[in-house]
Amino acid sequence: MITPTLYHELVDTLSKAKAIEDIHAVCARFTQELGFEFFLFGARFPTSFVKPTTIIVSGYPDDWGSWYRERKYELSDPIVQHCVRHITPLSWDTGERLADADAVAQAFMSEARDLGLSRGVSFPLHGCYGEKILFSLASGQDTRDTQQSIFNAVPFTPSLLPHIHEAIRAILDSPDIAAQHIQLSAREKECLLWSAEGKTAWEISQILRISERTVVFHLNNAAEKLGVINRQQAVARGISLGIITPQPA
Amino acid sequence: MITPTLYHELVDTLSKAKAIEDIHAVCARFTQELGFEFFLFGARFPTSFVKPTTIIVSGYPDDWGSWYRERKYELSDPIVQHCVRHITPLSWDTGERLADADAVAQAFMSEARDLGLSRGVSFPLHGCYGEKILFSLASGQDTRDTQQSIFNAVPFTPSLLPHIHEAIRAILDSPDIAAQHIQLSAREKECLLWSAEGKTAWEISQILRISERTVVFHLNNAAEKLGVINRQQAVARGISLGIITPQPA
DNA sequence: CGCATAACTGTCAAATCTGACAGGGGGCGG
DNA sequence: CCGCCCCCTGTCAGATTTGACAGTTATGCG
Repeated sequence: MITPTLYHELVDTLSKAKAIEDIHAVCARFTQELGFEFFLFGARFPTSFVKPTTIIVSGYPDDWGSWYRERKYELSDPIVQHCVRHITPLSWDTGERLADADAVAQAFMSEARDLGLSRGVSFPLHGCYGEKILFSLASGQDTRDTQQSIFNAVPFTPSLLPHIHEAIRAILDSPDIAAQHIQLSAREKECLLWSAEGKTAWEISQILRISERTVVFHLNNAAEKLGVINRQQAVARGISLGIITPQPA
Repeated sequence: MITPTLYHELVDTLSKAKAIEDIHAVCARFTQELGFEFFLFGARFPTSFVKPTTIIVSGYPDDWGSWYRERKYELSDPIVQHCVRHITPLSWDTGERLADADAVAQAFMSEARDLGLSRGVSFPLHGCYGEKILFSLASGQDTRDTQQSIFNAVPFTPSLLPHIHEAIRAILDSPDIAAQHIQLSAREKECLLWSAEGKTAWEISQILRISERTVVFHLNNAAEKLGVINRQQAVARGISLGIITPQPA
């Protein structure tokens, strides 16, 4: 079982982790304490909308990774679909029919069963800057014990996820760490913000009481700093990186 | 103390909540079980970057709300600042100097102390569509008991937040519930996605092997459905609403 | 089959953005 | 004082977007 003391111990270990292996070890320990056999941690950074960066720390069966990649299941995996769109955990059973699952998703589940995954629970987490994080705990057996494990794991697991994610970010010089080095000036942010609101350069110039030319200038500088080539992309990147955040009213 | 059983009971109550008062009651119960005096739940929906929607469920001292609004502390509150930018909990003490806090933040903390908030812990949560959620637990006394309460609350609280948020969304016909009714066609999404990548209409036409005119057509339709007036805003709205999500590679 | 809808295509003019030219004023640290 | 950065401004040409005109083709549904 997990106690608050053990929890804080794990968090502490995570904060000192120097390599992915250390994180793997903490996850494995946590998984075992809760009575599961397998775990899987996945994070996706929106470096680009078309080509995001994905990081996996796997405690799933060995065959799993190659099977998953081979079949391109990242496109149809119903668990990933849920975790990208929701904030609540999903408890699953590869033997049962999933609600609103299509044929591919159904095939996915039954193949997962063949690989040794029977029952589990998956937790989504969303980073401030659009990072999508997924942590799954699973077992091969579908016994009353497994159900009890899920019951016990649900109230505990979400609190560990942010720390795993932070630990990984600290180790890999991850995309949005690099992004945080991007510093836009106050004016640049302001112009970008209003641009995201659909204002034209001329309108922004009226709002900020500067010339239209200056607005264009700031937006160009912002785009250059963000490494993008036009306003749409600047807005997209700005939002993804958390540079544009909803302002307190 | 909180047990898995009580936790699931609270989640169940939340899922059936019909009014904000029901949610308030669950939060109050949770707060009390953990040995705190006060709680505060806040959520901000990025309906617009300039004018987001904010929802507060307060179990803080009565004076707190008017004091906070009067002083416009939503702009400088260091706890909010932390929760908007991080995913890990923040344990705070209004008597101690906060790390990297400016003068306004410092004043804020000492005034909070005068209102009866001494020590507490705040949990951030980020929704899939850029919602920013904050849940604080606090006490007026700064005793060893309070520290123990924080110690015990940290591993449990994050798992409750998504359910509070979902319950609130279910009650208020909240902004992004409405947003989910916005259905873009596959082509519209595709065009919007590439537009967010900085591609021009002509470039997208080459990628999708359709005419430039058609790309313009789809982007116009998307803009209309999203209720926006140009491409920048369409991209911004699309990302905020989760319509544009990083695609699996 | 008629009807609705999505996807698709075309042209034209006006508005807007982008990129490259060129420059002034103020603050801050070496 | 000089260099650096931020903020500000101007003009001009060419690329791109926006808005309004007018249509075809394919698909699913009653």
